Amino acid sequence: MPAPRTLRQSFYAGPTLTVAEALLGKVLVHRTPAGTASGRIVEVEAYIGEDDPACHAAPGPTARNEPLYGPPGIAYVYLNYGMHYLVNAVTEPAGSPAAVLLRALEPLEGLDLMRRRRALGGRQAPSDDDLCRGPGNLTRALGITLAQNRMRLYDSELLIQDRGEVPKAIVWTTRIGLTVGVDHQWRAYVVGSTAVSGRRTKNVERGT
DNA sequence: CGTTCGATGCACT
DNA sequence: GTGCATCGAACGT
Repeated sequence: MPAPRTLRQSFYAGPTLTVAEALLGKVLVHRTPAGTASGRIVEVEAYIGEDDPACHAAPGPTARNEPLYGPPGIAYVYLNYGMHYLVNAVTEPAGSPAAVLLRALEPLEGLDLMRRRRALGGRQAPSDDDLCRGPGNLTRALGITLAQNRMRLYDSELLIQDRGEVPKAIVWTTRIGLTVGVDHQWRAYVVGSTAVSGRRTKNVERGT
């Protein structure tokens, strides 16, 4: 296996769908005083521009969505449903608001740290496959909160690395959990990964 | 196995 | 006041 190489800022500057697909197989790493936790990205969704009604940029620039309008390679973290943090990688040049939502990881390092974080609040720690399954769960497992909002994914405690692994097969489907913008097939995942969110039996694997 | 529904905080109208 | 880029417990089949 090649040495881990942190993705450079230029990686994120391209078209969002291209970056989204390229992120599958890469490794999200969060280094904290409590330890390092990481996982292989196996599911993503693209949110592209003010014309995408599901994108946070749809209402135009606001205080919350400002990172989307900034330079690529920045983490955009926000609180969803009052209790879950969701993490995105900002894409495309500054002024073009778009990002890739990270929806699921296959845990690689810091499994015990992930279990402890997921078990907070008197819950029982889930199985390894479920530790980072779902966008709210992976941020919980990696300890990602608003404190990581706006961090540089190419130069900070929160990184994405290329470890030389390329998914054998990926699939594009409609995005999950939306009431608008349902027409776009902007969700991509690695075929066969047990960490992909959604009902396992409903992850129908059609050809690309 | 499946579906429904409450929790919970804040950005935005 | 309304509506979320969610999760998991509770309940029905």
